[in-house]
Amino acid sequence: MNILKLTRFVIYILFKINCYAKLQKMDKKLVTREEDYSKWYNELIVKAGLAENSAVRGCMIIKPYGYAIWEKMQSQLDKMFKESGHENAYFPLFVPKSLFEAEEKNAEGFAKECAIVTHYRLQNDPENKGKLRVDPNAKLEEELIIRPTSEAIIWSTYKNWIQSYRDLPILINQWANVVRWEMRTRLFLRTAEFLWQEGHTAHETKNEAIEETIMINNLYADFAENFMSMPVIKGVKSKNETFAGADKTYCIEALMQDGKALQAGTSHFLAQNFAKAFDVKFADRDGKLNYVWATSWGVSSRLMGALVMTHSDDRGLVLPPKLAPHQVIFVPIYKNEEQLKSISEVVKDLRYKLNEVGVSSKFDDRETKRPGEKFAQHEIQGVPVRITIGPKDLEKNSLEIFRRDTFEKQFIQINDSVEYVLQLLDQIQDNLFEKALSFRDENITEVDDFDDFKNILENKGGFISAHWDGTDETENKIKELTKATIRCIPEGVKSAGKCIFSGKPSEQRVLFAKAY
RNA sequence: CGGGGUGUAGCGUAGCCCGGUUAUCGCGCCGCGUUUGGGACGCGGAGGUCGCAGGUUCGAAUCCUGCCACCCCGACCA
Repeated sequence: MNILKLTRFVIYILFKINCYAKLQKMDKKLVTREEDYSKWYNELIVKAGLAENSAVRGCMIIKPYGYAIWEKMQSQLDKMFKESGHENAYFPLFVPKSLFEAEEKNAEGFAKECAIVTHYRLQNDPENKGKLRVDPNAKLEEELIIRPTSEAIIWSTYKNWIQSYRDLPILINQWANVVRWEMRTRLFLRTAEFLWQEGHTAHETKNEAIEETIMINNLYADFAENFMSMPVIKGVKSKNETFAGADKTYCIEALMQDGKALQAGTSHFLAQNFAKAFDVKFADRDGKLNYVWATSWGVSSRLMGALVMTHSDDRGLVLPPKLAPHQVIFVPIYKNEEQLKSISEVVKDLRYKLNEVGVSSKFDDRETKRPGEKFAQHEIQGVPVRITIGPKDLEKNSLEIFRRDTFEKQFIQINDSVEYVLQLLDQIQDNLFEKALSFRDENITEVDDFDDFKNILENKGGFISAHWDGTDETENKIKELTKATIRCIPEGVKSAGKCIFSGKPSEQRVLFAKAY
C-alpha cells in the first residue's frame, strides 16, 4: 500500500518536472516593458485579443474583446454627453473639396494627411484580363475628401439650421470614423482610420461657448480619472499645438509608463472662425445679425492605447473594473462530469446574485482548455477578478478569489462572496488610480536650468515643469534641440520666473514632455 | 521622401557566407489515449509558389540583376 503511494508520488513529481522543463522552453511570455516598450505594447495588444494590424495600409482590426472595451467607454461617454444636454447625429463621410477648404487654417492643418476620392466607377481592364481598372470617364467633377474631422461638413449644415437666437444652442455629438493618412502608424495610438466621438456646438455668446469648451474638458478629465483610473492634467495648448482653426485648445494630458506623454482628449474654442468661413449668422435678441460662436471636441479609440499603457504589467493587460467587458471570470476545476455539474450550479447562482448588484461575469466552462491556460489567458486579458471553484472548495463551502492588480488570492465563504467581490472591484478601481497617480506625480520634475532640462528628459523622462517665455520661437527651438514639446499650460498655477531657455520673464510653469 | 533592416507553413525561426537527396526546429492546428488546483504529456497526422520576375548553372532557398512588400529610425500627427 505504502509502496504504491510512494510510486505514484514519484511519478507525479517526475511528471511535474517534465512539465516545468517544457514550460521553460516555451516562449509564451510577453516581452517585458523594460526590454522594449514598443514591442511589449504591440505584443500585448495582439495577445490580449484587442486588435491587430490589417493588410490594409495603416489600418487596424479591432477584435471582439477590444471592441467590447471600446463599447464600454463609448456607452459611458455617451451617457455623460447626454446628461449634459447633448444629442447624437450623423453626418457624411465625404466632404466636397470646396467645403473642406472654406476654413483656411483648418484645411491647411489637415491638407497633408487627406485621403481623396477622385472617381466613382471601375471597369474591366482591356489590357489585363480578369482585372479591373479605374474608369477614366468616371472622374468626379469635384473631389471628395474623406473626413479627417467634420467641422466643414457640419458647419455647412448648421448654416441652414440657424437663423435666430431661438435656434441656439446646438449641442450635437457624432460617433464616427475618420481618416488621416499618417506616415507611420501604431495600434490604437495612430492609425490611418480611427473611431472617435466629435462634438460640434453652436452658441449665442462667446462666454457660453467658452463655458461649453471648459465643461467638456472637465467631463473628459472626469471620465479618464473615474472610469479609466487614469490621472490627467487639465490645461491649455500652446499656440503651436492649438487645433487648426481654433482660438484656444483645452486638453487633458496623461503620462504613460515609459515616461512619454499622451494627449488623451481635446476641447476647442473655435470662436467665430467657422461661422465666418461658412457664413453662419443669426438674428440676436436685439434683431441684429451676428456670427455664431462655436466649439468642437473629441476623444478617440486612442484612449484604448492609453488604457493599455497606463495600467498593464508584464503579465498582460490590467483593466479598471468599470471598463472591463466582464468584471469577474469563473474558472471551474473538476475531474468528472458530476463535479462540473455541482460547480456549475453554484456558479449559476452566484452569477445571478452578482448580476443583481450590477457586476458582470462570465463562466469559462470550456472543456477544451485546462485551468492553467485559462488563468493565463484571463490575466493577459486583464479581467479584474477571477473566482476558482473546485471540489475542495465545495467541501468547505468556499471559493478562491484572485485580484488581477495585486495577484492576491483569498479564500472566501460562498455566502460572503458577493459582498466581498463588490468591495474588491471598488478597491481595484481605486488602487489602479492611486498607483497611476503616484507614478505620474513622481515623474513631474521641476527644472530651472536648461542643462537639467536635457538631463532629466534624457534619463528620467516624464513631465518637466519649467518656465517658458510664451513665444513660438522658444518652443520650436526647444523642440528642435530636445524633441520635447509643450504638452499643456496648466490653468490656475501662476508663479513668476524666468524662461528656462531665453531667460525672459515668465508668468507660470508649463509642462514639457516627449509625446506620442 | 531620406537612412537602416527583413522577406522560408497560421506564428516564430534554422539553412544562405562556401549551390547538391525528401527544406530545419518550436508553437499552433487535426486524431486517439492519459490528464485537469497555474500556460499538460505520449503516439500518430495535415500544412510550403523558400516575397515576385528574370539570369548564371547539370542542379538555386543559397550566387547575380531588377521589382515588390513589410518593419525600424527621422519629417508629420488624436
